[in-house]
Amino acid sequence: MTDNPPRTRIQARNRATILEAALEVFASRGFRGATLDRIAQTAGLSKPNLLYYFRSKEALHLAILEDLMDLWLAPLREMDPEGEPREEILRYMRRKLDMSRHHPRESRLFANEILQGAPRARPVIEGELKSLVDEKAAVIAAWSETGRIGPVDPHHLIFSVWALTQHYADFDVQVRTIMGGTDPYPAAEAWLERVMGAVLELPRAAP
Amino acid sequence: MTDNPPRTRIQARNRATILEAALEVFASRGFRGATLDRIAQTAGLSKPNLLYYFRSKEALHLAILEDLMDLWLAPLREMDPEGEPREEILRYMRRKLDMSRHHPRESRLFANEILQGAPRARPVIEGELKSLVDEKAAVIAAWSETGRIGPVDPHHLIFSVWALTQHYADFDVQVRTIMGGTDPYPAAEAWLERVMGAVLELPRAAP
DNA sequence: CTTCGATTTGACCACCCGGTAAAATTCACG
DNA sequence: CGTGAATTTTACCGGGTGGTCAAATCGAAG
Repeated sequence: MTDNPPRTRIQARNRATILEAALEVFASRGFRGATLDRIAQTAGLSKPNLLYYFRSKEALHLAILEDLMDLWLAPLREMDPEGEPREEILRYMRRKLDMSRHHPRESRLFANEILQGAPRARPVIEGELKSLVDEKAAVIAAWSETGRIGPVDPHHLIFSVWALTQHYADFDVQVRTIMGGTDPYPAAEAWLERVMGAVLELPRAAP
Repeated sequence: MTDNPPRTRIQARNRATILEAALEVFASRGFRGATLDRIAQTAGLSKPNLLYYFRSKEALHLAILEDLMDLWLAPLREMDPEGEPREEILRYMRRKLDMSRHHPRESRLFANEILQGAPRARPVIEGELKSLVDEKAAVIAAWSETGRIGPVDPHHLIFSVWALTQHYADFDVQVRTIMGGTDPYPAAEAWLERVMGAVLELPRAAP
């Protein structure tokens, strides 16, 4: 069946293979653009065999989304309220940029989902994601209010980190076309450090 | 036929109605998720009648893309090499944010297209868009090198403007969920001015 | 009011896609 | 090996989708 804990090694292997193939296909074609045939083919299985492991296309997509959440939220989770504020935020940004670099499919899958109005991810966004963001926004607000970083809008600061980093995964084609095919990440990392650094700077003393 | 210049007023009116409906549907469901039936229904026409004005789904999507390009590139086009650098860049950012606010469907249509690897927009990106970006990047580079703004990477600065502003249209659902339903744009505008201002600032003199 | 091209419609089709049923095969274990 | 459960395959649907076609209707110019 499609029970959560895989009972046999065959099930463990095949579920993993399918999830990998589905990530690939969902990320590159979107939910409606992806076909079970193509996912099955990518996974090296027949379509009915795929449906033996996942009840439906919906269920498969949902399973991926669940698997992804931990990976996706890890960088923000790791932001330490006890750490040095500027370093914590820069580190968060770097971790998110690494995510774009090393997990672009996950980023695009998410982007696809949100773009369509989050028909399947809405519960996760309203629950887990929102509460984590609110929690960390409070941390950032405290840092800002005690003058350890410049004055920032915590929520919009987080949005900015998302936007700036995920852009390199989601709009990869555009970025690479404009950059002429060279790997954009080294320059992107230096640039984003520069941007975040400037934003977190304490205000210049009035002359 | 599907000739470019509409011959009759009926043609002009119906083509416009169809393009409007198609923008709505393509933006909210993606290319493959959109159906001709739904577009026709939204436009108040029958499907064969729609296909009387546009040869195919592809052709319709392409027509929208072409129509969109001017609107889409206008803010960057308006960036004036003779203007005051800081003001020009801030103005560009504001115009792009207005685009997200007032034309979110256009933004999402583009995002969808790029996410899927730009199967239909590639020529436009490689041509018109790239050359415009390169041209304006050179302008920004000159401003930076003559010390009229802080040291910036022109291409990545432009990417950042895109990322930061389009995020509010493309990830609207997520943003509004986290912000609790209040209009995010006023705060976003203030925040982005703050961010861009900080980035363009000339470096603090070494003590 | 006629006429002819422009527009609209209804009927239709071939294909694709998600999903099912049941038989066939493979696997683990005694 | 034998056996029952787990896995895989073959054959098949029903609905939806992009697109066609010929007939019907409309509209403007004479």
